[in-house]
Amino acid sequence: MALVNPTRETPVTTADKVFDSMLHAIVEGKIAAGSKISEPELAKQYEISRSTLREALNRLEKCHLIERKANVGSRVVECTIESLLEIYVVRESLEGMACRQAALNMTDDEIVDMKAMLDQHSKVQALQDGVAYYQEEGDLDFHYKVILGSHNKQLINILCGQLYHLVRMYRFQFGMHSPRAARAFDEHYRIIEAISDRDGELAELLMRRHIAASRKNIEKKIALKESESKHKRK
Amino acid sequence: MALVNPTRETPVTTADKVFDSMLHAIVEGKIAAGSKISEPELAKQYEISRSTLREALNRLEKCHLIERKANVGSRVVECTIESLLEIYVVRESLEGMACRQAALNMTDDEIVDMKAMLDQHSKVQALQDGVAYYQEEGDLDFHYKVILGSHNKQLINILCGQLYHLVRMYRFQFGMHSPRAARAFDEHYRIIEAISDRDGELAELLMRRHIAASRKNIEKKIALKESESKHKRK
DNA sequence: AACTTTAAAATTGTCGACAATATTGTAATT
DNA sequence: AATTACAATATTGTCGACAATTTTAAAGTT
Repeated sequence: MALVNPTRETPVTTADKVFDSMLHAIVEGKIAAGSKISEPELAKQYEISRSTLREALNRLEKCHLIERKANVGSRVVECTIESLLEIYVVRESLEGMACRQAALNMTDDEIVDMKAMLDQHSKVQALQDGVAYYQEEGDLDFHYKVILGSHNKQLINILCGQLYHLVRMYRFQFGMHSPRAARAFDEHYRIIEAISDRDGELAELLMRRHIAASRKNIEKKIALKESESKHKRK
Repeated sequence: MALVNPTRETPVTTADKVFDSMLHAIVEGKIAAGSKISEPELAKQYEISRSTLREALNRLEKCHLIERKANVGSRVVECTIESLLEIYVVRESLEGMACRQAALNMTDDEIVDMKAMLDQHSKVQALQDGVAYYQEEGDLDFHYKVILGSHNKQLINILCGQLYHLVRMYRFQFGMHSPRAARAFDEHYRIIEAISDRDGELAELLMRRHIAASRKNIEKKIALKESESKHKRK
C-alpha cells in the first residue's frame, strides 16, 4: 500500500480536500497537462467558492503542478522532455545527498524496516513478474523511505512535498513503466547495503548512478520514439 | 547593485507588493522569527483586506518563510542552528549540481560576464578591505550567476525562488559576515575557471567544497559561542 | 489551590459581490 | 484582405461579511 505523500497530514479544510482531489486529477491527466484552469468553472464543478478554489490552486502551485500569471490565470504545467530531464538532474543531486544523509542519520529500526520492505518487493516481483505497476509503486516506496531517512526537513519537503508529485505526473502521462525492474531492484539492494554499512559516500554515489541510469533509460526511449515518428512521416 | 531575487518579475498586483514588503521585513527580522502572524492586524497595518494578505502569506509560505496550520494560523519560521545546517546540506548538493550544469550549459557571454563581475569584486575588496557587507552581497551575486547559468528551471526555482530567501534571512538574523572573504574570493575564482574550462565534474566538486567550508565555518562559530555562554553561566 | 467545564472572544475558513484587468469579437480604416 | 480601434464580454483581483474553529476567560467543582 504505497503512500502518495508521506509528509502531508490528513486534510481538514475543504480547500485541503479540493487540493487532494485536483492533485490526483492533474497527476493522472484527468485535468490535462498544459490546459488553462478556469476558476469559475472549477469552482462550480467542486461546488465551492472561488476563494476556496484559489486556496487549493495556491497549494498546487507550491508543488509546481500549476503556474500562475498575474491577471491572466493558471495553467497546468506542460510535460516536456526538457523539463523531465531537468527534474532528473535535480533528483540525482538531491536524492544522492538524501541517501548520504540517510546513511548517517537513519535509525537501526528504520534500516530494518527498509530491508523488510525490499524483501516484500522481491516476493511480489517473483510472483507477478512483469506486472510493472507494483514495481513502480515499490520504487516510489523505496525512494520515499530513503528521503525520509535523511531526517533533513528541507530535503524531505522539497523532494516529497514538491518534486515527487511532478515525478508521478510524468510517470502517468508518459506511461513510463520501467522495463528495468530487475536491475532497479538490484540497485536498491546495494543502496540499502551501503546505508546499512553507514557508508555515506558510497550510498550517495550509488543513488546518483541509480537515478542517472533511470534518466538515461528515458533518454533512450525518447530517442527511439523520435526515430519511429520520423519513420512514419516518410 | 545586488539583486535580491533574480527570478521574479516586477510586482503588479497589490498582493505582490505586500509580499515583497513582508519578505524584506521577515528577512531583516522586523517581523520576528518564530512570531505569530495575526491576519486582521497585518491587514490593517498594510491597509488591505484579509484576502489580499492571505494571498501574500501563501507566497511567503512557498519560500518557506512562514508555516501555516489549519484553523490555527501562520508563524514566521524559527532560525535554529539545526535548520541552518540542513539548508547548507541542501545547498551543497543543489549548488554543486548547478555548478556542474553551468559548466555544461553557460554561454560564452555569460562566462565573460561572470569573470567581469569577479574582477569588480576584487577591486571593491582591495579598496575597502574588511567591509564585509559588500563582500556578502558579492557572494550572493556570484552564487546567483552560477545558479542561473545552469539553465535548469527547476534548480533555479528551488534555489533562487525558495532557499536563498532563507539563506539571506539567516545571514541577517545571525549577523554572519563571513571573515573568510579573501578565501571565498579565491574559491570563487577557481570555480569560474573550472566552468570556463567546461569541466563539470571539477566545477561541482569545487562548489561543494566551497559551501561545505562555509558550513564548517559556521559550525566552528556556533561551537565558539556555545563555549562562551557556558563560561558566562559559571 | 489546582483542575474541569462552560461561555465569551478572537481568529481562521468560506462565501458572494464588486473593481480592475485581459480577452474576444466587431466595425472601421488602409 | 489585412490591420487597427474600440466596445462587449469574460476572467482575475480585492473587498467586507458570515460561518466554523480555536483560544482565552470565567465560573464551578474537588
